[in-house]
Amino acid sequence: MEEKELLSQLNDSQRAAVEYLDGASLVIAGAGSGKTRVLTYKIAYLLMKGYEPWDILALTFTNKAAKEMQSRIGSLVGADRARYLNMGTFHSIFARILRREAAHIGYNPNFTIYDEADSRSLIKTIIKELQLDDKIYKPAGVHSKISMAKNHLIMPADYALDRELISRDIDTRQPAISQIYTTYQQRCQNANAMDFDDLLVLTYILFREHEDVRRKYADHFRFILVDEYQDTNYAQQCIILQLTKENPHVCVVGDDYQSIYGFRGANIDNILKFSKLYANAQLFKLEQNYRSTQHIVSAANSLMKKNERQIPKDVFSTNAEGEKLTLKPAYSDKEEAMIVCKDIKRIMAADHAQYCDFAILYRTNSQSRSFEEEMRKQDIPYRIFGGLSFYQRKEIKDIIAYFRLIANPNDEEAFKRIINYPSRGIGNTTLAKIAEAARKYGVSFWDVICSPTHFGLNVNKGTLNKLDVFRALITSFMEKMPKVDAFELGQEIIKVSGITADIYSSREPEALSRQENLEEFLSGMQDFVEGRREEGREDEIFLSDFLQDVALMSDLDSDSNGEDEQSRVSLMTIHSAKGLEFSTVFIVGLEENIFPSPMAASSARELEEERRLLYVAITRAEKHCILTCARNRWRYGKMEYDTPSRFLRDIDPALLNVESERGRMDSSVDTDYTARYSGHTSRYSSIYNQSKPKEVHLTQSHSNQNLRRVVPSSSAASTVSSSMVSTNAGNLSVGSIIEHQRFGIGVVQKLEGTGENTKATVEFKNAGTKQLLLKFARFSIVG
DNA sequence: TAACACTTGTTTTTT
DNA sequence: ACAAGTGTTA
Repeated sequence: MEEKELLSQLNDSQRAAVEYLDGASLVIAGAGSGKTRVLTYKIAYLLMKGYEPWDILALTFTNKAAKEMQSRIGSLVGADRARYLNMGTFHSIFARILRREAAHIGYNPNFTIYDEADSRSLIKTIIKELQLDDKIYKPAGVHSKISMAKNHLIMPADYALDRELISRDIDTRQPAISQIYTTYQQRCQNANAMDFDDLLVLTYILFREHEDVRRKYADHFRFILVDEYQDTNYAQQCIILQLTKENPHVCVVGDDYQSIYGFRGANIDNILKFSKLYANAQLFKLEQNYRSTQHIVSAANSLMKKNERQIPKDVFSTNAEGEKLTLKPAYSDKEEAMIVCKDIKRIMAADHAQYCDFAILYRTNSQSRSFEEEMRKQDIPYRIFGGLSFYQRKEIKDIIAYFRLIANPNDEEAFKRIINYPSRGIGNTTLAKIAEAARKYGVSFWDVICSPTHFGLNVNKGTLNKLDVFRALITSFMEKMPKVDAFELGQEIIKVSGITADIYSSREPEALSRQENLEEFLSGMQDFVEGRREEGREDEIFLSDFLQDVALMSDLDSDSNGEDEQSRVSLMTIHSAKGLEFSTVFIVGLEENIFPSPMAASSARELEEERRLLYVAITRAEKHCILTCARNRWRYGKMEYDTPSRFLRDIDPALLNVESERGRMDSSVDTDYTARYSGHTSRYSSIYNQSKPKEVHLTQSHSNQNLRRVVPSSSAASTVSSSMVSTNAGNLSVGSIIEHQRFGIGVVQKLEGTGENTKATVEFKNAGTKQLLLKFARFSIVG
């Protein structure tokens, strides 16, 4: 594409933002104003202006956003150029840099990335070791304090000296936080492990302590772009500044209205004060919304008038006026789901829409249940995003722990996880002794079991022997690692360690789906192996790289674009809906104590963030935006009663229809729903007091069980792959034409082995010749 | 050490 | 309601 043509596809303000390359710039992009378009076009424009793809660093909030943007740029400038862009999340890009520069900061390149669960588990152990009251010190709470400190680049030593923090900890009766933090950090380093926040903090320290390294990267990244800047934290801001201080070749894009990650340390001030940080920063505002109808945009604007802290802007739409927002109050969570399902069917018929045009957005993941249940009942296909991700399932975490220990034997959390899984008779007593010896000598658990006598491990002969068997097992895996590929090793691990035996002998109903999940995991691993082989990057830290991808991957990122994924209703939290758009959006559970969350209702600042969250939700909608609330809701095992959300009153009443519970549309003049709802004498309460809680409860739990068994939620892919295998593997012969999920069309050249272990050599049209294990390969037979 | 019953808190969002 | 954690027994 020509430069001229490229620019002609943008409106005036978009074009101005794209063309400005002289210094720092801040693009305030209202919802639906073509923010991604500006970013992608700007990168394409840079490439036309003589920048090379590897000169450009583009940081996004999710892996998915990075992937999408990369493919969009690919279609503008060609995929072969786009693939060399440095594009990814802060966390993944910096993890890569840290691996390369690990030696400078006292780590090995094969460091582990601790996830939230690992961090909490470690903190829990520390709390116990320090003999602190675990009623007062909750691992999650402690970790969030540590995390906040890290996001502000406050190191343990700084923390101990920070009077404000210390006095705050004393107020919450947790004076030992500082000590826990110090220990935690030490233990992470001893284990050669970093938590999510360390990926930022240590990058910052790396650049601060090693000017030559900083210089190298500052020169290397000739242009830096940051997406979703409103969700960056202080540490991220500082790193960007480190890379751009001599040469402010940086463009940040964001929308303060959509800053919704304050709880995670994101600082809305970053965007509000960008111009103070970069003296001559240019400000561009994108205010035309191309996504939504006028009514939706106006309603969203009216809501935001209630917030104080913001960059004033005037988002407008020239689309059709559209219909007003509609509030549909329900008696119960169950009826709320019924109302939504009914509306989906109604709008589908009226608009000739597909299921994928609909999204149901909620504040908390737990709200998905009633909808799942109702949609199953009504045969409406749906897909749930978020929640327990594939990689957080027990069986997956177990196999990953094996790999982690192989890649980094000092990884204590992995060690603890698998030392007795599958059961090998090494219990807590023994583990405690190992821990004690490890502390005493300042070595890792692994070191202790490698030379137990040397570290004075006081256990009986039998236990000693069991430990040595485990050591030998892991050692044998480590020795195999460089020789066989990771996928083969994975197969060996599950077989030799006894995981297979454990799972296959289990008679629990979930055992089958666990088997499938393991297969799915190994198959994903094979894809990764093959992908790497193509790129000729099969180096020693290969395994660490794979584990890193897995650790930084959220469920949202695993793109399931299978045919049947195409037409499903999406269910997700508002947070995960950021950046997406749907023709029809249902925002459900608009009640006090849910939305705003009771955790946030105490401070004005947090309340404003909740309001922005509703703004984000509303602006996901293109044509229809339907709000619901329920009078009664089944929560914490009992029925709860809540009034409609205060935010409903923040929306201009002229833009909000309120439907009566009877299903008749009241005129929009009726804004008295709040009062009506809080009254206890109304005719509705009598209906509700005919106590059906028990019934409700029974149906709920019953169908939930069915649901679990039939659909291993969100991993539809695993069901697909296993069914394909069983039907296809037998029919395959030399000469068959297959379509592989990853490699495309290919012809079978050779078949080796029998039954489940058949290996096929396939020559692919576009991907060359590959060997596939039929058991795991994802393909279908075409001819 | 492992299996079981009983108690407890949990529900805000996620890289 | 549920999962995770605790304590009791074999």
